[in-house]
Amino acid sequence: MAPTDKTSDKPRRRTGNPARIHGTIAHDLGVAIVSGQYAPGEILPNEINFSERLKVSRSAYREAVRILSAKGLVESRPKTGTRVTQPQRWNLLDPDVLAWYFATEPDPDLIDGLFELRMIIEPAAAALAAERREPHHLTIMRQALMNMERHTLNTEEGQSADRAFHDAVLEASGNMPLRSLASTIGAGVRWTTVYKARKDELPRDPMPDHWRVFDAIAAGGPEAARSAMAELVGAALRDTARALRRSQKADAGDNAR
Amino acid sequence: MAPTDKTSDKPRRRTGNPARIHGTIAHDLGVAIVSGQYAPGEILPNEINFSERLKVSRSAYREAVRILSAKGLVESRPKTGTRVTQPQRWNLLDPDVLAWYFATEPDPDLIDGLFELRMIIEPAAAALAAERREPHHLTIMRQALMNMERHTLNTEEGQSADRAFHDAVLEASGNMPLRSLASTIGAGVRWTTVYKARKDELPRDPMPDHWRVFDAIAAGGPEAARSAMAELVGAALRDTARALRRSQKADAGDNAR
DNA sequence: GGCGTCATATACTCGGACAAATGCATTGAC
DNA sequence: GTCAATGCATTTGTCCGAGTATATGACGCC
Repeated sequence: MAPTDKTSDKPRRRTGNPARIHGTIAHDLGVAIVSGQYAPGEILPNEINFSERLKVSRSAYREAVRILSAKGLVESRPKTGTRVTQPQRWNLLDPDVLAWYFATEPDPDLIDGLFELRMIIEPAAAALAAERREPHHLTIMRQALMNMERHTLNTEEGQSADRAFHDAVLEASGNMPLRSLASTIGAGVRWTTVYKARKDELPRDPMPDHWRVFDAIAAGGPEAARSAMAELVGAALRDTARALRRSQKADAGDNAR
Repeated sequence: MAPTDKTSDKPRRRTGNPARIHGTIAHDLGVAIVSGQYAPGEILPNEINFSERLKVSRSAYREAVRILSAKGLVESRPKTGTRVTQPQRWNLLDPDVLAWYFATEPDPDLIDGLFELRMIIEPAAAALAAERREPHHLTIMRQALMNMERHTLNTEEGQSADRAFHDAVLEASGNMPLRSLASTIGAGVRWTTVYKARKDELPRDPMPDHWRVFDAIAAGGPEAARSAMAELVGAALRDTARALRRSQKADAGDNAR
């Protein structure tokens, strides 16, 4: 809560853009809302006061609110003000909203939910991919797995290669709504590794599972692809659940943090 | 393309609010983009010209662009302008984006994709719901099915009861990301009935299938719920596919429209 | 030919003014 | 005393105009 002016590493678009004010305000407010600092139903201070307090113009603040409103986090009406909506109405599948959730330590329920979703989506997507994949999909998948193998999941490159592989499977499924879930699944994949990393050792070499999925998709076997992917995600789930229990136990010990 | 000033039945929020300018502009531009009137990669006219042409202030126009940008449809940068992004980056699961798709006759691929998604999601959600549903979930489902029975799918009330039932199943799954898919599934459900209605007769009484799903969830049988829901969605899929083929054949005949 | 500098077009930010809507209290009718 | 109509105050919505920051492409220099 220091009067920080350092933009720090907040939000910059993919292309290394400098952060715009409306974007940073939307980011900060978004994080504050999903982390519960503003309770659902609560009404934000009015535009004039709040924008002054945030040291930005009313226009910039309003654009930030438009962004939050577009993602379902708030709702504004004349006279009433801008109210935080109920969490059911939040656009959880929105990449930004999900990122805001993960900006602070996310709710374990959300982690569980994401894994459950992955267990539902990814095997089915792999089956579809086995039927519809084009040669270039296989090229991308193979490249991703090779990068993953070379850099390992301990590196940023390896983790992003992991996400690239899962993205490619969804892409190869040839289903538009499934492709839109890529960022959601990607967030799940990312946090799998994060949680795994909290354990001292990586409990299991992830590569064989991945190659099995790839082989099944390449061979055009939907059912083999489905079960291989189910195996892969299931293993990740078990590892993560173990790490999650452990870190919760640790938290119980030192609440100091 | 007439100089229409009649706001018609465009966008009003759930609560019967009067449409705000930034909302209508976002709606109109959003529809224009997803329907391909502005091609991906294309750059919109600059703020000053475009807002003048649309007869709105720059501020209102900018807020509209913020909304579109929040949903991934456009990306703006100084000097370059505001560019329509590639469809893969669009937030297809966003309720508004989906609604904008359906504002005009949507791409059959999208319809297919939504059904495929439903076939993946809903049986799994029904299975989870059978394990986790609380009494009040069952109350809501029963109420929805009774309304559906009373009003039939030929009425607005009946259709909304249908959506309410599917929503309740997702809600009862106790999985946050799944609940967020409610609007997506709901759009699929809605269009099922629309397409069905294009055929002269309703080909099959939907109620028995629905009650079977309900009974399985109420009895707490995950596998029974899964297969009952798969049956229900599968039947809807077959009916819709038939209607779709028929209407495509009709289109081939009269391209006049 | 490659690299740095500069001009320019564009979105971004700001401040201020007025309009419109809406919830609430006050008033009035019955 | 209850209820409806009405006026008021508060807040968001809309508009305008000016100045800033930034990215891109062109130009000139080495």
